[in-house]
Amino acid sequence: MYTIKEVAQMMDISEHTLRFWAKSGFFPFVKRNENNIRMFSDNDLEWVKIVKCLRSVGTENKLVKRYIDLCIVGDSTIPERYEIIQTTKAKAQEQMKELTQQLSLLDYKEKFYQNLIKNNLEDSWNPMNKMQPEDEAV
Amino acid sequence: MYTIKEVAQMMDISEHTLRFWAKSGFFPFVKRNENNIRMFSDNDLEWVKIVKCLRSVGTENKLVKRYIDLCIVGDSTIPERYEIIQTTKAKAQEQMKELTQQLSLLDYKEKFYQNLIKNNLEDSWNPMNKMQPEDEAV
DNA sequence: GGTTGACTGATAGTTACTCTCAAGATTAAT
DNA sequence: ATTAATCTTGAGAGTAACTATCAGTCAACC
Repeated sequence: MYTIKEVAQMMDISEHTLRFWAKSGFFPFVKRNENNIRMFSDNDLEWVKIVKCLRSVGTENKLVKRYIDLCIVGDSTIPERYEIIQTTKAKAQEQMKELTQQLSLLDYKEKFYQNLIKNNLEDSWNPMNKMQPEDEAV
Repeated sequence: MYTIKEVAQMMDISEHTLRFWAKSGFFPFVKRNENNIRMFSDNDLEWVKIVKCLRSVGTENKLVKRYIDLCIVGDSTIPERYEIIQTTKAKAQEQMKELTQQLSLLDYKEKFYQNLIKNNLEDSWNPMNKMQPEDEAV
């Protein structure tokens, strides 16, 4: 059993956020000890993990809550839960594509600056005026 | 030359966000026409692109502004700009790793639900109690 | 027995949008 | 020529999701 602090360290999520999530109803299953302290079981960590997963892909908190609530209801909600997972996965794949593109732009920029520094070249940018994307583009 | 609406469509960013970015000083170079309407040149789009890139990786607005300002100053700021790009790239790579992991979890979940639906299996989850991660884990 | 440290809930503050709206200009239709 | 529809603008309010601050509780150690 883990305290909120331990969970925060293990899952790399701030205590604040975990409490915020708890207050948002994301962990209705986490028990408290005799001092009203939240004690997370190993199994609870799996729930934290899925919440983190959904959130990290940008699923809004309202939908995360919906998913949790559906799990509690039971079998009859499997189709809706499946749909949520599918939608989330599609979104994640979209993000992957976007991220790949942005990475290649960053890579280009990195090399551009490396060249500029290595060769002690001029930064061919005339403020507000005739900057050329292929020369500098920022 | 493009209006803010056209830029919004081309770059897949809302007009609202573009105005917000403009107000934040991200586009100090964009000219206005005689009616005070912003007119983006093709070159300006390159700037929008790099702002979008930085933001999509989670670079905070303050740093984006810093980067833009450095570009305006000129050559002497190349090392700091290079550093910003490097840091951003490293962050993007980190995100890529994270996203890959989350995708594999989502993939697992997807298959899990597919099985559940295909075989009309029971959802072996006893609310608040003995849920097993490997059986359901949400 | 007093201080330390972890926990609690309540509440205020922050970031980055996101939306609403009134005012001014342009085009299209009456 | 006037009206209506459409677009743009800035100002400002609203929202989501944290993030930080604070006062208060409680067990544990010196």
